[in-house]
Amino acid sequence: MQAKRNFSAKREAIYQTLASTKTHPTAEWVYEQLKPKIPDLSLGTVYRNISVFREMGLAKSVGVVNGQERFDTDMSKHSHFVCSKCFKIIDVPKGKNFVDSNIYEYVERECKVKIENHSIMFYGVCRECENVKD
Amino acid sequence: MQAKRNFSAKREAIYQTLASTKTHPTAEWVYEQLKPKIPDLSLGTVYRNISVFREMGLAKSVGVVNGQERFDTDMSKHSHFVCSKCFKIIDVPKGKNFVDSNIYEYVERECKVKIENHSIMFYGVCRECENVKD
DNA sequence: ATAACAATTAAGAATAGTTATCGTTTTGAG
DNA sequence: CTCAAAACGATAACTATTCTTAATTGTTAT
Repeated sequence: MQAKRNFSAKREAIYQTLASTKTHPTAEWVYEQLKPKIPDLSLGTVYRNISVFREMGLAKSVGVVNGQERFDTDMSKHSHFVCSKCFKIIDVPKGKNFVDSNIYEYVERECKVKIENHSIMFYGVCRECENVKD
Repeated sequence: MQAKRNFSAKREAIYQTLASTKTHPTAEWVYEQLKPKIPDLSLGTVYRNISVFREMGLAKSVGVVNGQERFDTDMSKHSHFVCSKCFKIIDVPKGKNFVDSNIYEYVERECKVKIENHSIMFYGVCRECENVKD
């Protein structure tokens, strides 16, 4: 009778690594972090387990940036900023209503659709990249 | 000294095809549309020219949906709805302010970044898919 | 313990989308 | 028309991701 999950060692390690950062990493980054500690880990296992986490509602995709999918274990509704130069993704703190409450209604009526959720992405340049000459 | 653009026949055809639809097509879709009319067209040419259009500011990427990049020649600021079942992308009519005017300021301060633009994506199910049993 | 069965895994092959290369052809300015 | 630059087709290369298979590990019942 355990309400808690009981992951295999590797699955647990993959989840912990994914959850340990706010950088919204790629599958490959997770793989590279763990490979030294778990030499017999394969990239396919990382991909497969991230899919498992997604199905379980423990992780989600933040989108494809520069050709690679980025993941997040923070399942709360929040927006992201993407730096166009270094492709860093930064969480936008909650605490402000970004879209008016009647927007869903408006879009559903105009587009004749049923909206389940939405995402806002801000694009620009982060502070570090701003201070770098090209 | 010509202010007007003077595309090659193929480039023009690719642009026209891309611009002829509001479905936000993939490169492959454009290729399939033109292939019967232009049998010696290659998919690489479509990709190459879409890149050219992007550099010229004549087209942009709407994002990667179901693993394929989707393009749009409507360069005006507008949002999109993506159907999670059929991956149709629908333009959201402008005419409503989706984000409060002071949002940029807030995000720039909180995230310490410089925002250049943003995009809002709505996800859900379109009317056609809603009426289909799984 | 052990047998039976299920879940997880590694490895790498396979796939799919996209980009790069490289001779060849087309284009258009002079 | 001439000729260099631009664009092209074909295909190889590349990258991210998924799939397959067989082996390993974990679990449960006996």
